[in-house]
Amino acid sequence: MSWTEERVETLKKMWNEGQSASQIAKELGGVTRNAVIGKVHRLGLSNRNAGSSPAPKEEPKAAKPEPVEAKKPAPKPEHVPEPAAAAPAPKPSTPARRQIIPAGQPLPPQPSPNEISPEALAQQRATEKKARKLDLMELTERTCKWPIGDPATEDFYFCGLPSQAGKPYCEAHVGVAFQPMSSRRDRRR
DNA sequence: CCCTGATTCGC
DNA sequence: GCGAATCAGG
Repeated sequence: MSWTEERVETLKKMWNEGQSASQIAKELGGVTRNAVIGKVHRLGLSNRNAGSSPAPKEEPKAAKPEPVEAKKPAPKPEHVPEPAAAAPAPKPSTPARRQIIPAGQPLPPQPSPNEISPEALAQQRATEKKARKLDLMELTERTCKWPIGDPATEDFYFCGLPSQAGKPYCEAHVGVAFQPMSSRRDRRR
């Protein structure tokens, strides 16, 4: 495989979308993530800098994704969402659990607009947009198993983004899944 | 262990 | 230019 215009275009697009090198590699096929990263560097877009920051100090580690910002309305009750069985056990190989959901009253795991960290909530929305929309069968031990949509309809899928070691969810969803009970978590990076 | 991007360097 | 191997983190 060679870097045709088309492939490079896809590469650029995905990279700018924030997709990881490995995901891009999978998408393109025939290349490894190393190849992708190598190309990214050669293209000079390791990180989008319009060459206008003569200050070689401090790292701009902020502002990330979408401008979408939802303002939570009323501080309703505080019913912990609990997306799924929040079992810390990384061995539940039977997610094919049929939930008894009375048709007409869905919304099983979807975290209710609670007192969830606004950031986490916003990031969750943004993440859903980027979700890989995996089928149940496509989930692996390392893909985010956060359910999106209504399980009773066809418009249902799993996040599927890469989850970190051990955790059943991706970074963004771990954030909303495991609420610290009270007080939000300090975020740094 | 899984993953991420960054860099090197022989091809 | 390419990308496997390697490095340096999370």
